[in-house]
Amino acid sequence: MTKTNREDRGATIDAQFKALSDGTRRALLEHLVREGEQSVHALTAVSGVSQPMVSRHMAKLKRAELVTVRRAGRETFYAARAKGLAPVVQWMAVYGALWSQRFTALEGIEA
Amino acid sequence: MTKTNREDRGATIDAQFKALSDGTRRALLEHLVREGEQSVHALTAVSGVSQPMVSRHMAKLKRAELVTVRRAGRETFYAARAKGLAPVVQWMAVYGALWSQRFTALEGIEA
DNA sequence: TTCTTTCATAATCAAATGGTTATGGAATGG
DNA sequence: CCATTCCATAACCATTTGATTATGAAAGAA
Repeated sequence: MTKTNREDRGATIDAQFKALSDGTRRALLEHLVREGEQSVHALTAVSGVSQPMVSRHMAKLKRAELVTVRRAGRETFYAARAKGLAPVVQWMAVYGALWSQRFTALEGIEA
Repeated sequence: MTKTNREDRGATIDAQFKALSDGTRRALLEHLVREGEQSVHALTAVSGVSQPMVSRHMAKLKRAELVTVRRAGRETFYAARAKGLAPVVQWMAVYGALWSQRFTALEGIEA
């Protein structure tokens, strides 16, 4: 009864880990999680890198389905995507459970 | 008293995400988790890549503190390291929690 | 309309990365 | 002693990647 199909999950797991493997991208994502939806302009001000780089980082996060996009006029707002971490959490649940129990309490596993 | 200072953790989290961002490395790690301690020779037979590549992948996993090494004669045995995933789990716990917290009220909105 | 703001894309570059083959050092076995 | 097995490192190559500046489209302001 879950909405996410297997192929989708398998395909995105690599993209997600790759997306999360860069510090700048994680910082951007963390900012979105903490502060909520943000424009590229706002993200640029915070990120310490150029605006084009922010655009490219966000594009990668979007491909990894970790953020959603909302365009309003000339602005583009990005937000952390609900359940975006599910594939990674899933992987952790399967392969990480042997190493650490703590995170099994995390929600979003839905399997 | 120096269990895990913040810099250490910050450095490790990046190394860990990077280590996990490669499919071959994840496969090797998954194999260790499922089958237990394995020699480089055995890992090479399973990995589909050359022996030197396995050595390099394992070195990276070791730097990320995701595996431990045990040398016995001319063989080198690697094993998934207990609590190795802790930093990543920590990150997931912190941001995953904020994540779901932020979105619990918005279920069903995403397209 | 004209100027300005916001953003994405293209061109470019240096560095990192994943892969290979070649090599050499230690153990093990004849 | 000599050959073999196991592993790590070096040398090398192609691709990816993080970053920059330059450019242009589109929306808003004047």
